[in-house]
Amino acid sequence: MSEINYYDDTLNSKFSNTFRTTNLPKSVIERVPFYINYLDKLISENVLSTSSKIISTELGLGEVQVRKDLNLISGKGKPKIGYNVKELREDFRKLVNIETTNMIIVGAGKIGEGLAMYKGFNDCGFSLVGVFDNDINKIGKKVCDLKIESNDKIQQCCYDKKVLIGIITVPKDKAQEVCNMMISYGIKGILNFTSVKLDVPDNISVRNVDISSLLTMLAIEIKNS
Amino acid sequence: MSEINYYDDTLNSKFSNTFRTTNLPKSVIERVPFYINYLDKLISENVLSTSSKIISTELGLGEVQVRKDLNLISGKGKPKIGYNVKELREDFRKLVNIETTNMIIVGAGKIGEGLAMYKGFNDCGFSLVGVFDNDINKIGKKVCDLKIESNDKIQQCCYDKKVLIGIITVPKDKAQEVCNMMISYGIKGILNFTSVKLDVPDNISVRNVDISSLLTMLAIEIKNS
DNA sequence: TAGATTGTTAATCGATTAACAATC
DNA sequence: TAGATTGTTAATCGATTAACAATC
Repeated sequence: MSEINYYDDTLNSKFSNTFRTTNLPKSVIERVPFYINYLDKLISENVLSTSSKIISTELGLGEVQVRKDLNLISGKGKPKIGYNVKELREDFRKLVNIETTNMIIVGAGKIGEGLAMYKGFNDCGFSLVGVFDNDINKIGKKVCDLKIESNDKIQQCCYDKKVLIGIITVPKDKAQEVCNMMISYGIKGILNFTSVKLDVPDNISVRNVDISSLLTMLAIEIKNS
Repeated sequence: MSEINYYDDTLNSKFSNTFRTTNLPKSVIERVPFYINYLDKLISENVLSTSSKIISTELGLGEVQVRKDLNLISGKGKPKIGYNVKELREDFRKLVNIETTNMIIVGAGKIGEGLAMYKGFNDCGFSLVGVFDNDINKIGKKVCDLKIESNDKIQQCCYDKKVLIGIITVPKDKAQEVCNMMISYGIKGILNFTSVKLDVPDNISVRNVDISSLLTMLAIEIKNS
């Protein structure tokens, strides 16, 4: 019932070099980065194959859970053998990549600038193509190879570069406004560094990274342990 | 069965100015910052009382869910009336605060420095008391009122200031090592900005904020929508 | 009073885990 | 073959939602 049949059983099912995905549950999506990270480590160590068991102990997850996740995402495991590392990594790549995903940052405060200077995401298929802020003192200033531009340039940039992801690092009273702007310019995913619970349509994804909120959660856990 | 009785029914139960908490489920903990944020907004607008219904529509949560959460955390709701905003806020404060929680940052790269300069968490009862890095070019440099110190000063700082939270912003191959160090110096909660899945004992809380991972999750959701 | 709001008990839903049948 | 690994079906667990009884 809750299982979806990803094959068309009525025809010549199991064409095996097609990977399968539709609407991965949110819980699975949150484990994907750990799998990718681990597979990249194996590749850098020239390990050729792995198994659900190995991955589960290495990542501290349930063995059946890993088996189900990998089956959902790749489905190319072989009994008695396991998974080919490169093949599995490739299926994860297909899951994530559209091509390189262009991003912008709106809000060039301390956090925004710190993020802009951070290079880590280039390795993962993301490219920062614009940094925006309305503060006159910041406009024109260079962050890495990008010049900070005023917010009225956001629209142009989004259209020209087909920007899909927007990072919001403005003060919280401007967050919803910037969010609406991003959505109207075609952005589909938002990384929200403010404490505001953004109001967005169903087809827009939001991930919140509010440092104060995370610290609050840690404090609660610390206190009750 | 899954409900715990927070009162001692055998005695003169319901001493009503005691707030109740023990082992809040993780799902509830993750909603706490939203409640706090909303309550602070009400206070700034001089709103005196509120109800589960209002909060649920305002935060986009289920009404019963809010009622259960508030009952668990405060339990001072009155039928036909709702909750007194200040009283409720106070119970949330008790839930979170031990007093001011001291924190350190290890790793003064772009992100670490950006975080160190960010002032937002001071308002929420957290205080940054140290920034550390082993890079000779960074040691001695000032970030806000703090001087960046070498990692061998971490221990002293943790002991002197009773540091409870550690923020890890080092390169990923040093993450576990720094984490172990923090734990051995008495830190109980870790905010991990690397992509490494940290291995910690049961009594230590970890929250991960890996930007690349979050972007990966967004990309998957965007692609399948 | 009737309506609004509370808290609780029971039902539902979704995700994880356990048990098992199949096999490069 | 026996043992290891796969994927799946069924059971369990936990969190959310629905229904309801109580009442500043």
